[in-house]
Amino acid sequence: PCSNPLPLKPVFLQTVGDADRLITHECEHGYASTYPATQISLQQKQRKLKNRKLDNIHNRSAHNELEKNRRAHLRLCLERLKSLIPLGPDCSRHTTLGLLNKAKAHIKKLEEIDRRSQHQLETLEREQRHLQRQLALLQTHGEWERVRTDSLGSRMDSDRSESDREEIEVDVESTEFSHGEMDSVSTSGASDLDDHSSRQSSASDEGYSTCSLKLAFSA
DNA sequence: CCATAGGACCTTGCGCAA
DNA sequence: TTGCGCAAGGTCCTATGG
Repeated sequence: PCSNPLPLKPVFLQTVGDADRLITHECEHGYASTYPATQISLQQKQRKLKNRKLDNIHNRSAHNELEKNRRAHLRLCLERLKSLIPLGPDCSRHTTLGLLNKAKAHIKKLEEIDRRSQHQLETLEREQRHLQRQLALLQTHGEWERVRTDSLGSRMDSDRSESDREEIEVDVESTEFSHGEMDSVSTSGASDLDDHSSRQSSASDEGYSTCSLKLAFSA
């Protein structure tokens, strides 16, 4: 993005070969011969410097290797992520950013499905409790037989084997999502970059809103 | 075919936590 | 002090438009 005119990449020790050349060059100067008294300390300093440079080179290559591993791990994680989310028909080439956006949209979609399922479960449990209360009430008042006769009519004789197991059909659509919940689904899509995936996601949720359940209980 | 844009990859310095 | 992760800057590669 921003191009810096200055060479920010250090010209010092660009490669291991450069470092070697630099080190051997530094060891070739002849200052020590003119100052015998300081020769030992100078040699020690040079050795220290050389060791430090070698150490630096070693650390750098080790650090490069670690960084390479880190990037490989990052790639692996992205591949795993790619296998976990639906990518649609154009799955040949994906950028990291696009993949992350798709993952975000997919997570939101799953959260929405989970939320709806929880709500649906609560509604059905409420309905079940209500019906069980009604049943108990009818049984205690001795009206069970009369009501059953009224509701089943002549059909009772044909499927007598199922008479002790009633199936009540509950229209979920009429009881669910009546408070503008469907609107929130459509707005929970992905970013502007991958909005087509969000459209695809909301379309696949159709089965949840139109299903009707059969609530079974024993009489 | 070439210029360019955009994404991936590499190297390296820096900051932070243990 | 040291190890580690992150980010910046540079390079390489590929797709795309003129």
